Amino acid sequence: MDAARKYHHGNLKEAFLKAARDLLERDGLGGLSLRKCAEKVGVSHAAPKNHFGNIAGLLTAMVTTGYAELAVMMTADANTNADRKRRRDQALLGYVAFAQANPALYDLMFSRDRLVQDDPDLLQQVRACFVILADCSAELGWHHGSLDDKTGKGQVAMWSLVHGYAQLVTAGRFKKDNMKGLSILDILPIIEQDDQN
Amino acid sequence: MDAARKYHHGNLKEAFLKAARDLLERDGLGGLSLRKCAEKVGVSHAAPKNHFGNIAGLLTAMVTTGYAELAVMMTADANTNADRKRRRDQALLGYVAFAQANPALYDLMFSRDRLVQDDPDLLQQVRACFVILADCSAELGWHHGSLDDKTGKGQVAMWSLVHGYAQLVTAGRFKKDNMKGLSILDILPIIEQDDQN
DNA sequence: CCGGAAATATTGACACTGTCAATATGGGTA
DNA sequence: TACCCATATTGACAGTGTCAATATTTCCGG
Repeated sequence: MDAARKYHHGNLKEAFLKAARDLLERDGLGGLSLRKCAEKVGVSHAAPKNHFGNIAGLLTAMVTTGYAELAVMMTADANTNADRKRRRDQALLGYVAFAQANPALYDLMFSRDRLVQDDPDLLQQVRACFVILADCSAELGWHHGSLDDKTGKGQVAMWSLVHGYAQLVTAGRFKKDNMKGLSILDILPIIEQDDQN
Repeated sequence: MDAARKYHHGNLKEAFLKAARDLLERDGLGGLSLRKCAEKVGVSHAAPKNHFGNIAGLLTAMVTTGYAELAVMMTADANTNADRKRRRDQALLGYVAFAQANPALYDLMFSRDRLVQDDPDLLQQVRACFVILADCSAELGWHHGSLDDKTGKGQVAMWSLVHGYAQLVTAGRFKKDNMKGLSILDILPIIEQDDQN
């Protein structure tokens, strides 16, 4: 069966995802409900059940598309044969840009309660994003010679830094004057090796 | 009026906070409701209104106590005249330990939807925690001589790193074998200056 | 072409939620 | 004692997710 072909309404699944996305960014997670989505799309209140099962299924599907878009944002300018440093910077800037453009969705993407955590599609998209980040951190060295990237420290540090920065920025936690002008690239040099690049 | 003195029930406010805290960590944010709290405490379903106004008020009050506990966890072993490096390590370990001991509450503490963001008590406790973290990051230098801590880079980097690490750890995002054994102190050296300590 | 089967959507119902107005109850105090 | 006000209860309402039963449309084999 072709998912893009029309049954009664058309591809209601994508229509629901779009409506949910709009409601999420407009009214926040509290303003998002299955019934509002159904009304927005123009179908009955129980229509989502066939496509998503329950609201966790809808949120999970929406978050999955979010990770896909995040991966695109991180690799948008990577088609050119730019040097590795530029590609890494672009990935981090893209990561933060995505979070700032979709703050409510980004929050939901790291929620523990509302999602189906073991959804295969979700796990696949999450892994794809983390592979991109892992490649970035693999290019980084350590100024302490005793540290070895094979331990995973580089990946853990990179994910922690960029995720924490994105979450705190979108939450408005950096409001002091000396912090407002900073970007992820300003604090990135602290995990660069002295003699690299 | 003494808040600790009994009116009809006793200090119902603290009883509600305790009940809400229990429900939150037991059943997650989705399993927490005003009516369940009221039933758990043994009062009517509308009793919380007098003390918290609405559910956002209850969650905000609970989160505020969370930040107070976080500050305690970060400074628990600081009464001794330990050296600065040890106090800093203890603060970071305490921070992560708090997040791991109260994962659902920690998530809620960084939620944008459900809280009264401009609550004075909340802001005060948040600032107290961030002051402690700022002191930690102020002790850190930069291996790039051109960087200056007065820019706020150190504070931004420290908060981003420890918050991102805490959130990702409690979310179970570090599952690969080479990552499971790492702690915040393992990845901390990357923001230490070469010639420090 | 057509008739059953399966996918898709609707209707109605239910328990649960937060919130509010109206009312009741009790303690502090003059 | 008598009043006032903080505190708590009751009852109601709109909104929510979810489910069973039913209806409608599409698909596919004969």
